[in-house]
Formats: sequence, C-alpha cells, structure tokens
Amino acid sequence: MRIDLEVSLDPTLGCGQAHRWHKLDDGSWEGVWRNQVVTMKQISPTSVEVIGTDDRKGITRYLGGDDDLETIISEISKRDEYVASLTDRCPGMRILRQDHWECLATYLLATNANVKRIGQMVESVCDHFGDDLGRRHGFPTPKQILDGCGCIAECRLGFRESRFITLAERVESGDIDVESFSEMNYEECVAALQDINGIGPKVADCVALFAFENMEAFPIDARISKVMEDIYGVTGSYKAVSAYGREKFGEYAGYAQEFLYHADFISRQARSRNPCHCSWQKCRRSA
DNA sequence: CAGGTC
DNA sequence: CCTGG
Repeated sequence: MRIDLEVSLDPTLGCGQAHRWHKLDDGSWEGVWRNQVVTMKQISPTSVEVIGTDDRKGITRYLGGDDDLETIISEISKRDEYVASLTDRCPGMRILRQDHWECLATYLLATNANVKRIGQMVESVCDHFGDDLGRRHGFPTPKQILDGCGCIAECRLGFRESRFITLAERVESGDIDVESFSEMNYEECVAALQDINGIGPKVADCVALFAFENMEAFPIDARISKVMEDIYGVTGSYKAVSAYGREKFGEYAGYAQEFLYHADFISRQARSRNPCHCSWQKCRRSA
C-alpha cells in the first residue's frame, strides 16, 4: 500500500520517539503496529510503501499525517531563528501518535537507560508476554504481563520491574484509566501521569507528547538539556527549562524540541565519525 | 555513566 | 537504584 504523505521515516521512526522500529538492510523500517508486523519504505520525500496493514487512515494518523507541517514549521520558526534554520534540514520529520498504553508502559522503562537499552527492555517484554506475530511479538496488554509475571525477572528491567508490574496492575484493575488522559489538557495530563509511580516530569512530558497529542509538551532529556544551555543559555530545574521551551515555542513546542533533538543527534554523529572536524577547529583557533 | 525517579 | 555498553 502506497501512502502519499510528506514524511521522512529516518528521523521520525529512528530517533527515539518509538522504540520498536528497526532499520533493515534494504533501508526499510520494520516494526509492530497494532499487533501487526509492519514494514515501511521511503519511496520519495512524499510517499512511503507500507506492508503488513491495509489501514491507510490509521497508519497515516500514526505517522502524524494529520499535522499540517507547513503551519507548524512556520509557527515555531517565527518564534526562533535557530529552530527556523533547522527545519529545512529535516523535511518531513513528524511526531508519531503512539498507542496510549504502549507508550506509557515503554516510557516507564526509559528511566536512567540509554536508547539501546530501552529498546532491549521493550523487545524483551514483548517477546516474553506479547502475542506471537511470527517475526516479532506484539506489545503485551496489562493482563498478559500479569499472567506471565512469574518470569519477568528474565526481562532484566532492574529497579523498573516493580514499577512496571504495579502499572500493569493499576491499569488492569481500572484504578488507572489510560483513555481518560486523552480528555485532559496538557497540565492535567502531565499531573495525572506523574501520579504513577516511576513517572516524573520528563517521562510525563514524553507520554503527553507522543501518545496524548499535547503538542506544547517540551520534554527535557539529557540531550535537550545540553542544547538549551549551549544554544539559549538556559539552565535550571526541569520545570524551569521545560516551561521556557513551552513559552518560547508555543503550541507546537514539541515539534521544536524534535528539531533541536534531531539536529544535535546528527551533529554529534558527524563529529564522532569525523574526528578531523575537531582538529580543524584546533587549527583555526591556533591560527 | 546512561533519554530519571523515589 | 538494576543493568550493560
């Protein structure tokens, strides 16, 4: 199935928003979406070939296809020159609309772990408890996790394990109604999320942005924290830096965050691959 | 020490 | 604090 949409899969699927997409040797992306093994391949800047589902509307929505990129980019660009300069470099990057439960449970595991390790933990949890889909496993429901939780130690979640089980219990019992979060505005949503053990301000912002469509959320992770200091000279508490981002970039601050994140990701990647960039700077300085 | 949280 | 790159 071919989808005509301005979207760039590499920065959208491969930069840490969601954790189940793997890039295959042929350049396509394989992941699991709604318990279907889905493959997406970039055909042109404005079209992708999707295999594994025929839900055109659903997958388009998942890819953030309902967002008007032109409006969003113009809005965040007029608020900041630096972000404006980044948007051209990364056309078609979008914010995903992830499954509510999967996103929440995944980001609960994301504390104090690097991207690679988050992916390992998530994949392990899926392999242990999720539906067998052939090549991959689905993301488990709360019930599947609780039914199989005797062997959860094998997933090696560390100190996140008990939080993960407790979350599954609270959702399964109805104590937490995940769907109710989508009715809330940003402040309410983040506050409700932070009532969950193991979820602080950073994870709450990520889930509010990537699952519950609060596009003004501005999550501050280690990378963005450095960017905010280096580019804008902003330091301080999580609350302060995040509020600065929301106020500066406005209702689409989450998109601004993704552009800042992606630009830093690319520049660090280039620096580590090309050490002579550093020596060039030294030469220049000594000259 | 790592995309934090208790 | 768990665990692993």
